[in-house]
Amino acid sequence: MLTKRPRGTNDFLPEDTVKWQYVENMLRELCRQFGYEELRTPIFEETELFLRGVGDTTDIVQKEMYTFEDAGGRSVTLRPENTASAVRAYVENKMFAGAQPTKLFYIGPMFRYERPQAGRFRQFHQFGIECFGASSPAADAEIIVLAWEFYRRLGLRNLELNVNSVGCPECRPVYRKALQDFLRPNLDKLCGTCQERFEKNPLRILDCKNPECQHHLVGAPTTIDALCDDCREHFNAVLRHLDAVGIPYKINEKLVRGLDYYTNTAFEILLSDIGAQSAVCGGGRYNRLVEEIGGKPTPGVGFALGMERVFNALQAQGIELPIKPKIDVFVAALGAEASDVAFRLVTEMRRLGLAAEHDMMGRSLKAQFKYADKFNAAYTLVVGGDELSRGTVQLRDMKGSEQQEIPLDKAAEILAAKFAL
RNA sequence: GUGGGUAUGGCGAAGCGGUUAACGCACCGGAUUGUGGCUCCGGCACGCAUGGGUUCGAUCCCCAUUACCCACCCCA
Repeated sequence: MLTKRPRGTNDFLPEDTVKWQYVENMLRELCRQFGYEELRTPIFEETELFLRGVGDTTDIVQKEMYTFEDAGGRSVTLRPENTASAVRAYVENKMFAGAQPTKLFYIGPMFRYERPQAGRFRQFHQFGIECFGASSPAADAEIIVLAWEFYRRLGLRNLELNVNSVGCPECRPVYRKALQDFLRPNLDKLCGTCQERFEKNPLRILDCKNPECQHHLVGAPTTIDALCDDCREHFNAVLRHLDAVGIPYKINEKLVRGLDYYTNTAFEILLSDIGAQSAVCGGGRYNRLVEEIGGKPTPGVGFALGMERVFNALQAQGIELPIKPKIDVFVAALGAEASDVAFRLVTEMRRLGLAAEHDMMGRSLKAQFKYADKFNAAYTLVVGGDELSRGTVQLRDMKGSEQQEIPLDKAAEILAAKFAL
């Protein structure tokens, strides 16, 4: 099928891309205000980067990666997320040598081989930020504030922020063992995947959706109870910062992120009214990742949010984005000579910054007006034989229907003035 | 990887065994000579995802295939 796009991918048409551009511009301005600068990494990386960075026990690595061998025999993989690449770029480009922290954002396509459904695609788009070098809880809080502020500016409602702490290399092994000890007597009653997780990644059992597994978790020790003093203080400080700026949260001690690199803070922002894929944003702290990938021990925090899910949510909540009209001024022409004038006029107005359009389909004057009206042109100029002989054009205000005759050679600047250009 | 649902013009959607496949939207054109939004008129599927089968006859029944959607798993 030549005329069929690959499964799980989307064509974004002009009616969509105007919205994407609006949201992207909002994100860029938000990042400027928060001090995050754009990083662009390759769409594909050496496969090994994701094996190490994302974690080889994760579903992403085990079954969702687009991996192939290139003509040089290297195994490369389409990026399933951007954090591993950001860390790689941070180390490779020695960004640690500058003033810290290094605050970066990215936006672009990611690839995961999954069965598509509402809010989930094989090529999807993420916006995310990473902050390297700062171990302060203020960094954890800052990224959460940025995410929250983004959704607030869009006007989205019913957002729920869940936070948790999964501890550090000191206290996590202790907790891990405590959880295993708690579950061991009922190990054979857990679901198959949880039995596998028991040794490799027991924390993942906490957020298993299986009711039977959840039943056997009742009374289980929580990650928060097991935190060491430093981690507890860090977690409390993050919460204090959130309190200080009025961001509501829910402590969810079963929140464990699906990527292996997280330490301490983990958080998720959920939005219930967009179907089953309700996580619109997820992130946390990853103090061991830079080291894992071969850099010097460097703390980091970050999050990613799904762009498609943002638009899902906007639609579900009936939020209209303020998109500029497609046409400011339409120039209607009668006859060949007038068409030539219209072309010059349109060009002149475009050079002054207006969105100007004229007919290239040989439409009747009436049809030209219909066209201008359809795209909400604020004004229409009419160029006809009579006007040409007088060196004028008709200026029609499409809202009030008032019309006046103005000099042709002043038309462009008169229109530009109306738009305060 | 597993389960469920749906496939009719650019979009939405009737028809559910029988002469010319409703209707709405969109698009294009027109309603006296050069002017939009409202109204009216006209145009726009030789075909009902594809391939088989049942039948005198199928868009309507059966089977298969494919695609899309939704859900599980997991995640953004």
